[in-house]
Amino acid sequence: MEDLRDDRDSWTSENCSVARAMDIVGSRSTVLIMREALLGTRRFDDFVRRVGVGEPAMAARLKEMVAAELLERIPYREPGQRTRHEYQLTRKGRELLPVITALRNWGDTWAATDTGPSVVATHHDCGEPIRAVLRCAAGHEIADGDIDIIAGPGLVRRD
Amino acid sequence: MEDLRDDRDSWTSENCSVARAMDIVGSRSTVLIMREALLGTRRFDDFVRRVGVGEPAMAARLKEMVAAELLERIPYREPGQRTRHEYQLTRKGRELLPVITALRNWGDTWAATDTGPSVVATHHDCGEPIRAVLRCAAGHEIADGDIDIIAGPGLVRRD
DNA sequence: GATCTGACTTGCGTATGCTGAAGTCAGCGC
DNA sequence: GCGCTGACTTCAGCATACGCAAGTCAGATC
Repeated sequence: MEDLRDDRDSWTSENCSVARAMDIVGSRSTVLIMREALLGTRRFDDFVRRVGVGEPAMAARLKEMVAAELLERIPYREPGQRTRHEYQLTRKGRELLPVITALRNWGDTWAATDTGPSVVATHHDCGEPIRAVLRCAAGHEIADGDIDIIAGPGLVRRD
Repeated sequence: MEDLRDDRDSWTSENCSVARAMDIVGSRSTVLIMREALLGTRRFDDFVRRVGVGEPAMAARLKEMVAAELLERIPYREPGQRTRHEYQLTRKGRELLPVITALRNWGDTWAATDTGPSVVATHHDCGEPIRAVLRCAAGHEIADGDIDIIAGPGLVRRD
């Protein structure tokens, strides 16, 4: 099985999942909104306050994210209040958790303040801290350098 | 052990590792350069061609990334050529692999084309595909919802 | 010493993102 | 039917990011 890194110019990066993912979640504010959504935030003004971006920017981002199906705009009603809308994570949005977790792990290690991390995600059952790690489908943990890059069905080769 | 999501307004998001990570690797082109660097690309014109951004943007990004210590600018010399510089990943940069992998996994699933993924990372020893997954320090795999968010030493509480 | 090439830099025009301040709008409580 | 409030929208104005085209520069080759 040929490793694609050995002849990087024989194939192109059009049809790259990383690039398409970045087109959807590539901006700082989108990621911070996802951080908050994964922490349970659902209402417009909470997002504005907790993420620290202005209302116009927030309205634009949320609209984009609903269009991208990361969030769903759902009507709700508290007793004695009128109907409002909240932004709930879709499955597509919730599955960004490994990305946000990997980013938080990296930030804790490489962009830390001297006070240490502000929050830690722990396993509910055992209390141990959670990290994003690389694992293969056979269950092996992957060390740096144990990786091959092989062609998928969507690879675009150059002649 | 209190879950911080239960009273989200009792603490702030200043000192957030996700935000600091995004300040460093938050732009689309930075991520795509990291993708290429992790695939082995090291030279300026290869980055330009493979990432698909213009030379001015690439020069600016690479300079930033060297300043951020994701890459190191190293002189090298091919026989019969003059001395040039290449951009090598630092440890700090290499450790972004879980982030890029998580992003690629997500893109493969949620932003796929009908042709399927272009490349697949596999475990060198067993050939099985690699994914970024969540795991706790005790080795348990984390399912959605098995997570607590607890205070770290750097948490900033609101009075 | 003229030429070539890889690695940039400079200049310009466009597009996107964000902020702050102010305005709108839909209901519900009164 | 008036006011209040949460959830936005509208309107400048500024800052970055990017693309394209052209220019520069250092050092090996000839």
